[in-house]
Amino acid sequence: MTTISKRLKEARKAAGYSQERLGIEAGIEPASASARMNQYEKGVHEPGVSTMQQIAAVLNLPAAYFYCEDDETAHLLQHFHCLTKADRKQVVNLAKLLAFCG
Amino acid sequence: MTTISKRLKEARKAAGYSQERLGIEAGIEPASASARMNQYEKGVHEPGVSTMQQIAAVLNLPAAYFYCEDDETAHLLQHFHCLTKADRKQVVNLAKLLAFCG
DNA sequence: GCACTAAGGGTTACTTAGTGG
DNA sequence: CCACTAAGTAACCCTTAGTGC
Repeated sequence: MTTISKRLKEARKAAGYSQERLGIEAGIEPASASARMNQYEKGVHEPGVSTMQQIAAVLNLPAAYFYCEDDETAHLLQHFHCLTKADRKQVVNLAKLLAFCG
Repeated sequence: MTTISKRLKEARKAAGYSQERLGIEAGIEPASASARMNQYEKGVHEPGVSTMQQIAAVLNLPAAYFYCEDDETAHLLQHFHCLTKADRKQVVNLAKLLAFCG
């Protein structure tokens, strides 16, 4: 439904978590973790940024990943997140080199 | 204060908008555009994702840019947003090549 | 154990009205 | 015109309680 729903579902399943379990690992009150995570994943409610950051940390992804509307940008962030400092610079430099509007 | 505050202030000033003007261009009710945009930029309130997307569109940035915690990732998205399809693939491929955890 | 939902209370954002540079 | 704020209302999220697979 929403961008967040889509990314959350993909990333959660890839990591092998249930909705409830992911919520608990992210520090959500166990009693409401299942409901909240389901609401996020179904697009009923939108998590605040700090909640999104906690979820992202558990899944080893940058929080910005969940706000990427197109898949290509999402994948870029996913990979970029794992790189060493030196490798990151290489990627940024290439993007800078190719860019013409910033 | 917050990540959103920081990115918003930077991007708005770079584009030469006032807080109110940016809000109006983004489709916020003119009567409350000044207060809302100021609250976002001072970290008093956090905009919803759809508002953030509208602001991002005016500033020619991806919405995910405003959720990047580190500057390097933010800059990457800023440049990446302007690239052609072919150039984007080059950048993604480099990131994939260097990645070892995804 | 898993995904999912309705409903109400509590928290937050949005609006209004206004200050001062 | 600009940045910014307090206070009240409106809107939303979070919690509870529960269903069904």
